[in-house]
Amino acid sequence: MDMTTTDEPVVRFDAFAASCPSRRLLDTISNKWASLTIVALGLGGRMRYSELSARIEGVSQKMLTQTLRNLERDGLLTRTVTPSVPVRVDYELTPLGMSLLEPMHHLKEWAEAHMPEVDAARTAYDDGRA
Amino acid sequence: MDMTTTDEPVVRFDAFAASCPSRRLLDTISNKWASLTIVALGLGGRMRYSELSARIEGVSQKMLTQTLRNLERDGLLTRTVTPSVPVRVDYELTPLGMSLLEPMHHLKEWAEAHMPEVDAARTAYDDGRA
DNA sequence: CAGGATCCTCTATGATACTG
DNA sequence: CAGTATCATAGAGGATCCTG
Repeated sequence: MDMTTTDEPVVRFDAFAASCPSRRLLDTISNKWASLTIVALGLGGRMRYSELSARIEGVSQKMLTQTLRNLERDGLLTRTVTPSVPVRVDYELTPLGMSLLEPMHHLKEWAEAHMPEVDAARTAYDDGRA
Repeated sequence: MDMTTTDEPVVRFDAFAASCPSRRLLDTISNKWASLTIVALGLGGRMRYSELSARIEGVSQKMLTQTLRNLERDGLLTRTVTPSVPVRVDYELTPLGMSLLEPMHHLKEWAEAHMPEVDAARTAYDDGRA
């Protein structure tokens, strides 16, 4: 058997390395707007721009649009324009985007589930130096 | 049975809500420095400041210190000072921090594993409007 | 070694106004 | 409806110098 003929990727990515492309990718998916958008689409399926805007409270037009464009460019979601009047635009996760849903959802749920513990830790920490 | 006497938390957290505390928490844990720090400590166990600095390439003193302080305040890691000369400081994940390790690790691995697909998607996207 | 304190520079993000 | 374009600003984050 020739061990050199496997179709394993030759290049290894490592986000710990500053110049590794995966570092930048980790950075772009590691922010609240991206994660909330992914989770919203993961739970809601195909959604309109206005639906996303309503679901993700407090997101500005600019940030939502920018986030959607970035995720679309990275192949995580599709953008479908229906040329009606007024125009209708739908967003939906791609299989690639779906593969990111679970980790993202866990992150969001972690924040929600452990909020009390974190709050207690903060109080204890702040008390220690008050 | 009295349904009102369960010790279920009364308050529900929802990061989709702009004013929910979990939204801010999600934001603080959703950034590359926090995630890389958590994963580094998760894989490396107890680590010194200088070890973390070396492991997380490209992080500045300021960002590393700031990240460590925030994570310590949130109860995700402990900071242990050994008053030797020179001083030695070790960081280690708490059980709470450990509970965040898996989601974080998944996120980092996702970025590393899907980098080629994302790259292909970007090229396709950019070609479409070149 | 492990930071604290400063200064300075971008970038991220919000607010506002306009459009097909 | 679903944006684009512009302006303005807080804050992220780097560089540098200093210290117990």
